[in-house]
Amino acid sequence: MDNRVICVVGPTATGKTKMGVALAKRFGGEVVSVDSMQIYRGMTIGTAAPTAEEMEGIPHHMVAVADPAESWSVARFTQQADGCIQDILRRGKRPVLVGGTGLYLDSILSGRTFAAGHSGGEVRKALQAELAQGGIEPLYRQLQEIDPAAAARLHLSDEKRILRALEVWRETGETITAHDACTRLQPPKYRAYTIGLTFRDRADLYDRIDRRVDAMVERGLLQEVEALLKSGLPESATALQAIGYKQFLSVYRGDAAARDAVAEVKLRSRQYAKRQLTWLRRKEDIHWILWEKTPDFPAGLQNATEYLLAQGLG
RNA sequence: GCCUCUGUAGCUCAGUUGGUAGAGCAGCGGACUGAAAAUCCGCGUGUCGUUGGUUCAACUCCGACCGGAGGCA
Repeated sequence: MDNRVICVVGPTATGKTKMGVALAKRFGGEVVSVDSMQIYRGMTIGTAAPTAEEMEGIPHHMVAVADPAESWSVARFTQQADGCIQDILRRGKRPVLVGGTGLYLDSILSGRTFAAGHSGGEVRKALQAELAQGGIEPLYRQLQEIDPAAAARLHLSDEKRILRALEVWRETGETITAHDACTRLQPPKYRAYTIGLTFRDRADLYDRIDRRVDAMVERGLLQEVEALLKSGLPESATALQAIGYKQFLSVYRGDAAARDAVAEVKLRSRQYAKRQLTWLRRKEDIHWILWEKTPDFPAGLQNATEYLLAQGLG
C-alpha cells in the first residue's frame, strides 16, 4: 500500500494550519493534526486549533477529540492518529500531518512502540511515593543496577525519565534501553515528505508570536479558561499545563494580573518555539520555507507544491 | 539652588579591609521513546555612568561632571 504522507512542521505561529489545508486541497488529502494540546475539546483559542472556517471543508482528524479531563500520552495519541492515517490511505487519500509536537510526529512516522506503563498506573504511583519518601538518589541507584545505560544517559535531576525507566523495568521485566533498541530497528512505517515553516530571522518569529498571543487574549482566552473550569475540569488536568491556559488560570483565580499573564504567555511561547526549532534542526529531510518578516503565503505554497510534485506526489 | 541616596550583564541586583567582577531571570546552544505547549542539561554575553586624581594596582578611596530617585527650599 502507498505509505507516503505529507508533513507540515515548524515552530508555533508560522502558518502550519493554513499550509496544511492548502496542501490537502492540492494533493487530495485530509489533515491529521499532530499536536498534544489541540486534541482537547474547548481549547480552540489558546491552542490556535483550526476553526471550521479555517478547515475550508477539508476533513481534520485528531482535533478536539478528547475530554480535557483525560490524560493523554504519546502512546495513546500515536495509536489513534495512526488509525486515522491508515483509514485515509485506505480510502485513497493523502494524509497531511500538520503539527508542532515533534515527539508525536516522529513516533507516528517511525511506527515506534512504547513499553508498558503510564502516568496514572499503580507502578508509577508507587515510584512517586518512593520519590517523595527518600528522594531521587535511591531510585537513581536502582536504575544504575538494572539499566546502567539509561542511568548514564540520564541526569540525576531528570526525575521524570528516571521514574519512567524504572517503571518499564518493574512493569515488564525489560529495560527501557532494551525496548528502545529493539523498536529502533523497525524500518519507518511511513514515507514522509516534509515541509518546514519558519522565519528567516528569529526576531520576526518572536514578533509574530507576541502578536498572536495578543489576538488570543482579544478573542477570549480568559473566557475559554473560565468555561473549562466551570465545566468541572480539575485544575490539575494535563490540558491546563498548556501555555496560555496555565497562566490565565492564575488570572481567573485572582493570583495574577492579566497584564503579567500576557507577558508570561508570550515568553513561554517564544521559549517553546525555540525548543521546537531545536527538535527540528537535527532532522535532515525537511524542505524548509523561510518566511520574511511578512510571509508571502502564495509564494510559499507554490514552493511547497513544486517540491512535492518533484518528489513524485500528485 | 542645597542636601541625601543611587548609577555594575538585556532586566533586578550582589561585590567583604583596593588585586580588572557574579547570582537570579532573560538570551543562546543541546537533549528528548507512555505528562512533550511537559521535563532536563550546558554556556556569562560587561568601556563596573563619564572624566581627572591618589596608588605598584581603583568597581572599591578622593574631586568634578552627567543621569535617576527622594527631601529641604
